[in-house]
Amino acid sequence: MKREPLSKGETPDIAEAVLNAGFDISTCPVRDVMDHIGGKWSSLMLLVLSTKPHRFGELKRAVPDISQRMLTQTLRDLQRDGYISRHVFATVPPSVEYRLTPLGESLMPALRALVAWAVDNHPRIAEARQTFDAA
Amino acid sequence: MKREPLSKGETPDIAEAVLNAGFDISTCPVRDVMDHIGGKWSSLMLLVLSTKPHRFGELKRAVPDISQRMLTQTLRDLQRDGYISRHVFATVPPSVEYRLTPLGESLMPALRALVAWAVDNHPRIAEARQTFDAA
DNA sequence: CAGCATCCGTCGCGATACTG
DNA sequence: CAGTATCGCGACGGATGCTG
Repeated sequence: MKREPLSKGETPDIAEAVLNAGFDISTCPVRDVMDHIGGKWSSLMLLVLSTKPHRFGELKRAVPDISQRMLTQTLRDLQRDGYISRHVFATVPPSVEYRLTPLGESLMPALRALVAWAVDNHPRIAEARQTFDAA
Repeated sequence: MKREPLSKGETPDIAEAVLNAGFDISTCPVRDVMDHIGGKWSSLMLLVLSTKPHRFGELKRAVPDISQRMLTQTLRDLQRDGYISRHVFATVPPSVEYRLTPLGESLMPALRALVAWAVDNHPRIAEARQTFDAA
């Protein structure tokens, strides 16, 4: 999900609301992060890679319902943002290993916290959704 | 971003990787949560509402660059998932107040943790991106 | 094995106009 | 004030086929 830089116009209320939340409205790092780990496969990739380095084929087998296209693209995006690193071994046949960078590692606690919350509360969400749709 | 339920097929590696991360692969609450708070405006709405209840117009003024359509839709989605509640006051002119539910409140710590991480690290991400694009 | 290239459908999101 | 309805674009993402 590509997004434009936030408008830098006057935003009196948000300035207060969001500064309380602890970030600068003009650059909004939250969106910057959310946009990328919010993709369909990104967070899953990070979680898988957080256990140990994986090769391309291993990742494909680990997440069977991802297409090759999306696997490549997701890995590229994560690499571009510095979450993971890519190591090519000039063997025959060639092999490529992906692993979390220190930056990627540093994200994991917050990500795991979100995972934990999701696990704990997704029954409540499902229930809320059902109630809402019934009405 | 609509997503199908995860495949329930055999996923030996992910089963291990992801169970370590602490969630069930067959339902994957992470995606369920990420898909919705990963939207362009959702997290921002939650952050704004976490400071205090807001009326529709206040939210629009708080986030000037959101379209009316997306504001309504985002609020509906968050309400549907039980994050926020909607209170109509039959005054003239009519007014509607939105506020976080206890469920929504319970999400905030994890969300704020992610925000904090984003604030701390988005310079590193920007740098990584620049380095990557240069090559 | 680890990819890149191409075609193509779906949907998130914005702009605009209208209503109780 | 607080919405709903309609239109259109572009990004996301799946399927298939080709390469070093």
